[in-house]
Amino acid sequence: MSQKLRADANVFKAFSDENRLYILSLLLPGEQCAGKLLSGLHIGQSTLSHHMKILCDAGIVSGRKEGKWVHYSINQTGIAHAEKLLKKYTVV
Amino acid sequence: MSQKLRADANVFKAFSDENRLYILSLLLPGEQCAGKLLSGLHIGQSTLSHHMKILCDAGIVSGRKEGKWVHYSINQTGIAHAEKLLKKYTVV
DNA sequence: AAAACATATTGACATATGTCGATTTATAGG
DNA sequence: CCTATAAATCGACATATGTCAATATGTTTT
Repeated sequence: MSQKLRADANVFKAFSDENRLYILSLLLPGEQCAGKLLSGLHIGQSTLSHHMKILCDAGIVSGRKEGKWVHYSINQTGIAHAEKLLKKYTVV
Repeated sequence: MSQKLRADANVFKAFSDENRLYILSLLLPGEQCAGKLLSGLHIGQSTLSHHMKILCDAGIVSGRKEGKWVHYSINQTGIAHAEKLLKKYTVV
């Protein structure tokens, strides 16, 4: 029960950082590899990797490895889940 | 622009704590005063006050003062805004 | 005016989070 | 193989966050 609350909170936590929101906006037009994302941000490579892990763990983003590159994209299933959660705590 | 990102992130931040999610679930059936909320939680009075401030500042919850009591309720306008934000960062 | 009660504010503290630089791991090409 | 490149992991650090106890503020009742 409190375990469930924690999991739900983690989904919202993934959305609660400026850089992660900006990363999502970069992914809106479609799949992007990490390097491309990095060039659009003012953070180090390791920091980006950290943010991508948080987004992936929350199910919001998916990573597709292709050779040396990882292509990230918004995971619509995860988004649907997030929308469901928002309603769960705000709509009777 | 980065100012906007920060404001948006703050809305999600308000949802990203277990106790605040639980508070929202307590408010789902309708308006509740602080004391009533407190009795349903395992946190101190000052901590509750702190959480209510975060929820109110984010526009998610409204407080209506009546004598000594403050009656809190979910602010549907704020919720609509949160839903809009979620879409803003996840839907083309 | 005083006492009682509900809530907010303050100050202190431990833990969580975001950040970086350095290193490691994994893959591709010469 | 060796080197170069992309991304992940690690260790360290500063700041943010959640928590509490104590105190302050505001309101009602006596």
